[in-house]
This record gives sequence, structure tokens and C-alpha cells, in this order.
Amino acid sequence: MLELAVLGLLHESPLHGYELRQRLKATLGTFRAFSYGSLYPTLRRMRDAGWIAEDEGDAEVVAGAPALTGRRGKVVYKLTAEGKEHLAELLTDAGPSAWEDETFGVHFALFSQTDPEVRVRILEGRRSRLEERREGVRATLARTRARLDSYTLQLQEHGLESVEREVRWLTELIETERLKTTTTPRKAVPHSVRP
Amino acid sequence: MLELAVLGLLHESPLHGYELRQRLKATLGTFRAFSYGSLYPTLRRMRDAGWIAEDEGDAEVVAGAPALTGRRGKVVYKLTAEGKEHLAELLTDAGPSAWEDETFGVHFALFSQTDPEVRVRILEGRRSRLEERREGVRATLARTRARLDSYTLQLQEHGLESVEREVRWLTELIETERLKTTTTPRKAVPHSVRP
DNA sequence: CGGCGATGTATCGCCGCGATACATCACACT
DNA sequence: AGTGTGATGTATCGCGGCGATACATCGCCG
Repeated sequence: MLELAVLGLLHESPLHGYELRQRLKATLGTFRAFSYGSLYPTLRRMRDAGWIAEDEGDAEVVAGAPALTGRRGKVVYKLTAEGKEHLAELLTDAGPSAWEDETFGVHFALFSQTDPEVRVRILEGRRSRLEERREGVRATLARTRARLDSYTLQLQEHGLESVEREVRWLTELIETERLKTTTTPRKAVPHSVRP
Repeated sequence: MLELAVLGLLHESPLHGYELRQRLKATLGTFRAFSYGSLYPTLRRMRDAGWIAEDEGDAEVVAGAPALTGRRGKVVYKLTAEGKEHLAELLTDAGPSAWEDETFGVHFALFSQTDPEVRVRILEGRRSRLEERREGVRATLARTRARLDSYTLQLQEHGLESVEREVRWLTELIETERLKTTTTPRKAVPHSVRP
């Protein structure tokens, strides 16, 4: 969700819409774009919800004819106290909502702001999610293989390999993450995962 | 687009909604799901547009109390003449709309119904699209590498590798496809000489 | 001195998704 | 005999995101 991404970015420094978008591209890259058609409405929604506030940066408008052209200059947004609170809350969530296709990348990109334990749980959740999908594809593939033409088959198998690659990647990440937490010992608190 | 997928599937045999959905999963696999929330409205739209028609399959409803529960039984859809025409038209399109993220998979899954020349052009188009993206990612990555935390960096690099892998896959496909057209000399593209 | 690409804010309609509702039927478990 | 569970089947609703588009300013290069 865009909301989380914006919260995460604004946590580092106040930004205006355009810059926010650049950062999103730089941060999420191939994973997700988030067009202006999503950004601006979301920004408004978040402002109305009280998570962010407009930080009137440039009062040096003046001169020309401000009244004629209406609002000039950039609109800089910054986190409010509630926004920070909300962000912290969202970052603790290691439930299914965090390992969905669309959301995982955002959570991952914000891992440096996330609790190490939560990180591992998200990575593991994401991995099981993908393992489920892998098994699903394998099953239907085995069942329908004969009926499929070569192109569909190739598509299926390519997709399957992509998922497998993804699982491998996650496994590596989990191991590295585990190493980190074992060398920096913390008290392991088992936590139930809500559905 | 769902429309094309439905057209392509119905070209082989008449199907009802549920079965159509199963086929979509089996055909597109990891690539795309297409929920009922898209399917049924699309079906209606297509029917209204005249591409498909309801092929009242089961008249053996009767007995119980048909009037009470309203419409019983499955609604089977089949291609109309216009539908076939429209499909043929869509399958000739090798323009940008065919190599977009969301559409490419559908086009690819329907390759067995597609003209060989169009196939190659779609594959090449898709590849350039991904090469562009790859260069874009490389550029922003080179520009911002220093500013990124390790997680964001890892996400970026993983994404980059995914794109690279995709490009390799497409290159292989293009080569195979080229071999096919040169070893099976169809309706004469005369000037190309094989070494 | 003219145009073009980057910066900047904003809206609109469409598409697809997930959740949800409801109904029937086969089969297994108890 | 009763129960429940999973597959088959049709359908709707709200919402989040996308691509296209509009419009305005600024700085730089030719």
C-alpha cells in the first residue's frame, strides 16, 4: 500500500509530491511504480486522516500576482505525531497483509526501520506464501500438462522457475537475517499471528 | 486484458464462467489470476458488445420450482462471428499494447493462434521494453546507490536480476522462433538466405 | 530568442482485485 | 440419520492503482 510507503519515506525527511514519486521509483524500482494518479489522492487522504501535514515551505511566493494563479510553489509534507505512531504500528505488522504480492516489497524496502524479529517473520511468511503458490502451479501443471500447447507450457514453466528463484532468494535473506540476530542476541518472544 | 483472454479461450470451445476461470488459472498461472469480480462484468460487456453469445446449454432445468429460484443452470458462452473477427484483429496487433506487463502474458499464451511473424515482433517488442526498464533501473541505481540502505539496495538488485533473466528468456524464445520460421519456409519471404 | 525537457500539482475514467453472498451437489465422517 | 466440508456455479460492491491528460514554471542549450 502506498500509505505505508509514503509514511516510510517521510519518516526520513519532509518531501513534496514530485520528489516523493522520484524516491518511490528509486526505492521500489521494478517492483512498483505508483503513479501520480495514486499519489496525490493518497496524500490528500492521509492529510485528512491526520497522518501527515503540509509544511508550508516557501512563503517567498509574493511579487507577481499570487491571487491570480492561486496556490504557487511546492506543497511539502511531513509526518505528524499520529503519523509516526501509525507508521510504527504498521511496521510491527508481520501478518498476511505484509507478505502479499503488492505489499511485501514496500515492507521490505522499509526493513531498516523494522524490528529484526518482524523482519524474519515477514520474510518467512512471504516464503510460505510463495511456496503455496509454487505447489499450486505444480499441481495444476501436472494435471493439465498434456492438454497445454507448447507456448502455454513454456509460460507456466517460466513462471514456476520465477517463483522458485524467489523462494531461493528469500531463503538466503532469512539465513542472513538469522545470523544477524544470533550474533546480536535478543530475547525471543513468540508471538501469535493473526489471520 | 481479460477480453482477449476470454476470446482466445472461447475460440477453442464454448465455456461457462466458472470453467473459464479455471482455464485462465491453468493458462496464465503465476502471471495473472483474473478474479470473478473482473470476469463476470467483462463477460457481460462482451455480450453487450456482441463478441460472445449465451449458448443456452441445459434446458433440463424444470421439475422443482424454476420460477422461485429464478435462472438455474450454467450460462455457456460461445464466440459470435463478430467475436472471431475481433479476436483475429487483436491477434494481429504487435504494437506497444501487446508488450506491456499486463498484456504480454495473455498474448503469449495465445501464441499458437498467432501469426509467426507477429509472434516474433511481439517478443522483440517485449524485450526492448524490458531492456529500457533495465537501463532505467541501472541508471537510477548508479545514481542513488550510495544513498540507499542495504535492504533497498538488495531489493533493487534483485529486481534488476529478474529483469535481466526475463530478457535472456525472451532472447532464447526469439531465437527458437526465428529458427522455426527459417526451417519451415512458409509463404515465402524470399530474400532471406540461410547460411 | 525559441523551444524543449525537467520540475511540479492535479483530475478522470477504467480495470481488476478481494471480499462477500448465495445456492447446489457429492462425499466422507460420525 | 445428521453434519459438515469442499467443489461447482453466478453475481455484486467498494476501492486502490494506473495511464492519459492538462496545465504551469524554470533553466539550459542551441
